[in-house]
Amino acid sequence: MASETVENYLKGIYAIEKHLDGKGVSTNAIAEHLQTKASSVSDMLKKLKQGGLVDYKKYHGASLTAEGRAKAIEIIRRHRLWEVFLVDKLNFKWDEVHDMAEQLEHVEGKALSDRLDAFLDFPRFDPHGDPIPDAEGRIRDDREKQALSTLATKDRGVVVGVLDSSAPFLKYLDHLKLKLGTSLLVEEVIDFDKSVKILVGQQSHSVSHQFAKNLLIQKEA
Amino acid sequence: MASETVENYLKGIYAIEKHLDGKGVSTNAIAEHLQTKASSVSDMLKKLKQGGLVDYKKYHGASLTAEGRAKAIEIIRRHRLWEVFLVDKLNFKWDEVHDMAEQLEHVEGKALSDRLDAFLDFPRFDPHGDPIPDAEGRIRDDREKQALSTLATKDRGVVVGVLDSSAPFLKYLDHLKLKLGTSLLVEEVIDFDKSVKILVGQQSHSVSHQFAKNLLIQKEA
DNA sequence: ACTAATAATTAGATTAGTCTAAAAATATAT
DNA sequence: ATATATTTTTAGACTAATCTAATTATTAGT
Repeated sequence: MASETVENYLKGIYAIEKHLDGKGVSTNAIAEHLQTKASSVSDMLKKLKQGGLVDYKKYHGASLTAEGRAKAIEIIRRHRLWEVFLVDKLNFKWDEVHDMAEQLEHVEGKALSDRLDAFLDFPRFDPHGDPIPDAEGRIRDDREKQALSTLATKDRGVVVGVLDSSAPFLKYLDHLKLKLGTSLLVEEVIDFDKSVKILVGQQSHSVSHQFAKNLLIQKEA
Repeated sequence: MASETVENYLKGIYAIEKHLDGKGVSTNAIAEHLQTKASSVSDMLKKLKQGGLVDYKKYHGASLTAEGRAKAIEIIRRHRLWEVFLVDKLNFKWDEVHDMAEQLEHVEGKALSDRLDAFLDFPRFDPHGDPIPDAEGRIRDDREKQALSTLATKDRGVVVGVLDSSAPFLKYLDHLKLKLGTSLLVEEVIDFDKSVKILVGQQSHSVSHQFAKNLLIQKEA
């Protein structure tokens, strides 16, 4: 009960659970997230329940058990550590690492993730600003982050993460000279379409609401 | 046509081909090497032939095509590079890395192995002394290596590799203070059972013929 | 509360890889 | 050269994961 497929289901369910508080995750939500069919999900949920990794009542969604959640977090830990490795050590760009990390996260090995963690000097965040669970599965993220779309005119802040880590979005950020740690100022929020005018360095850009919703900012005083 | 299973078959066939010159590799030999059944091998050979990775005539064994061989060498390259990474960077011991490398070798990624190669400073040999194919698949190994079992009394040499990289053998080498680069002197070859008395540093050990056959030495003048 | 719409599950088929047991081809021995 | 032994292949079944199509539950609307 720890195939690559099972690991991907656990990771998916974990991701969906985070956005929903408490409630069970629906079959359709899982199917959509994993780009598969609801019938496949139904089958798998039965197996995951059988394996003690989710609580599941037919027609009423699923939620991770403590064991299932621990496994999910371990996968996420591995994924993010490998991303740091690929970017920091192998010099890949932040839009190139997802698929490789997606494979590397499934490599099992006594102590592999812990040694990698130490080798990388216990990074707290991955290249997209997501927090890296520690060896005990604790996720400590004390940053007060919010989407750019929630800021107001004259607000100032620092880029600390992204909600969309697809290559196109990341490449667009590169193009705007935005990366983790970059400071920006909200010059204006356009009422009509909620687009935002931001100042990055000397350059001023207008970005869509869609864009602004996916960029995480830590506001400065 | 590049699943993990297919990759393992190619690697296995490549390994067997090296010991046989020219001739096709038998179904049974592959089955034994991969710890599977001959019937499974028959099925797979059909698919590999279909995919253009092996030449295969029913009942007459198989051999890699140029494409199949190139794929096999790429897998071996990845395996050995990851082993160097695990030992040199993550401080695993040489007897701990095989299973992890066995998984890591299947991770695909544009440029992954080449970047890893560069990061590791283009190592020529892995932790067990096996040569690492370069980015073009060339295997350059100009060392004049031979099994300890082929040396004679008074011969002197340096450990440059192992034919058996199982954990028990490697641990035994550790115990004898033998690692890559260690010098040794053949004090005596016992006629009766072909066991060998070797001097390592100040210590003298008697090792079996079985042992001696698996330790590769570069003879010194 | 009852019907319509939506969501979830089951039934049955498919694919990759494996296995056992039986059949067919090749190799060996006298 | 023929019988025997060995090797290899095929036939048929199994598992994990998937899919489509059909069925059954739940939810929402009036």
